[in-house]
Amino acid sequence: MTVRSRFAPSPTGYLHIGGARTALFSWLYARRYGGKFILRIEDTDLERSTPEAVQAILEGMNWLGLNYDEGPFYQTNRFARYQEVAEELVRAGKAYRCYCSKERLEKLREEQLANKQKPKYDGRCRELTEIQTGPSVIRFKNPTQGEVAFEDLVCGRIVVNNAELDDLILVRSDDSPTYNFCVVVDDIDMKITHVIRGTDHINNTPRQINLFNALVAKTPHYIHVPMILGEDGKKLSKRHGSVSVMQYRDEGFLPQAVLNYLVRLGWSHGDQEIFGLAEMIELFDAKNISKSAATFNLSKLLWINQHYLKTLPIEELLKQLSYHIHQQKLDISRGPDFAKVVNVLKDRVKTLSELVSSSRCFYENIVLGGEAAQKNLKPGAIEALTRIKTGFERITDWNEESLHNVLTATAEILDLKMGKVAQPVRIAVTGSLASPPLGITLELIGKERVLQRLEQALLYCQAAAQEV
RNA sequence: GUCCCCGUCGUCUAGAGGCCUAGGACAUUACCCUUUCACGGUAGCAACACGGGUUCGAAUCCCGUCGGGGACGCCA
Repeated sequence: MTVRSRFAPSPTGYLHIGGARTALFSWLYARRYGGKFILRIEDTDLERSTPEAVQAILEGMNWLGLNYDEGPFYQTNRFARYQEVAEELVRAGKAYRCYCSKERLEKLREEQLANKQKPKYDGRCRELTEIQTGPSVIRFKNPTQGEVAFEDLVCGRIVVNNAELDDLILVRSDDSPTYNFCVVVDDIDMKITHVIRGTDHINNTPRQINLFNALVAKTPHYIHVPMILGEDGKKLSKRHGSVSVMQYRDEGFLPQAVLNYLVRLGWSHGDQEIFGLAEMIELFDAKNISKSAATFNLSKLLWINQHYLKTLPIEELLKQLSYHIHQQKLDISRGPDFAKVVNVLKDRVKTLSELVSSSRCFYENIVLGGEAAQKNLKPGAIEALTRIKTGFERITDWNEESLHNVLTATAEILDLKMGKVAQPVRIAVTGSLASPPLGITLELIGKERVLQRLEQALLYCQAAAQEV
């Protein structure tokens, strides 16, 4: 049997982190067993589905690299099929028309809640024989006796009493089909073998199984993956702290890092933390999916992102970086080779966007100011800076080593600690307290710019002297 | 309220009756490295929700309590 798994989001918003994780697990499962991964857009909610959301989901999947073998299928294109199946069920006496008004249903619900009961449809139209007029829905005739049981590959055996279930609506009064119905029809038609979805769907599974039975179809295997909770411990949703995966791109995360973080949320392979895509596919096993919900933790994501920043080949980083260069409107055409800048910066940042903003001083003029300049570019620094500037002017072979030599020689002559000499220079040329080692920084910034900035710093020191 | 599920360091997790004075990772603390910031290295802090069983022996099995989450829509 070839595995056929699917990801079935509803396009009512962007692809968020929980959805992405479900998609990843489903994708991994198909890839692991050489099966097919199918994308299905569950857009039966005409009110809330939007084409923008569809695009956002597609974009998210694409960014993460979760490619699909079939689809995207749109449920709105299959309405005729659902209608046909619904009518078939009515004819077979497995479903029926219900004429109850929304008002009556609402009242019923309130009463049941007031009586501390589980709200359920009372089955008033279930045995209706005569055809009535007026708006109606089609309801499934759920078995009233016995129980439904299934073996979840993560949660184990789950048994629910049919008495807990009610007659769910298959087709609305406007003739549009509902979720629980479409999933089953589609999963049958698309020959889905493994349903991988969030645990929030576990309660729907028994009623869906009853539908499979009514349609005389074999049920798929179920893998319900635990929820991802927000930092507040509540279900992560669009309205609850969860952000679009695309926002992680914008904030400078690598897709590799997001995938790696996500795969470890609810799944493990011993103590291993780092998984490349190929490795995930090779090692993924439903047996190692955990049962309990996980809390999203940004600092670990940052750590993983940093890991990939440090270890990914420079070409790959450059590819990912181009988006941020564009976003931050950085012009790297005049200045050092960007790859060299990335090399010295990548060990000291956590995100791509941070890397780009840190590289600014290699390409653009800097403005001295703030506490860093005030504390370090004082009259006392004038002598060192002047000597260094003179020293730099004389350098014919502008490189890390010769620059470093000037720095150490100056510190020695003035009998100062290296830090005393280096910090003013650092601030003078980068405008910042933190930078890569000075030698390489100076080399990359280039002679012309360095001398110009030292001059600027000297002026700043002198201005400070005036004030005193 | 009813039903379903879950419960190991702050967080993600390892753990399938003795290997556990509970391991790893992130975060955090201290130190080392160091011209800054990082990186790296070393060490530290820190958990089996609670109570009963079962067993020679329980984080692991059973029951209860408590806690958390999810579901209960003409949403998906």
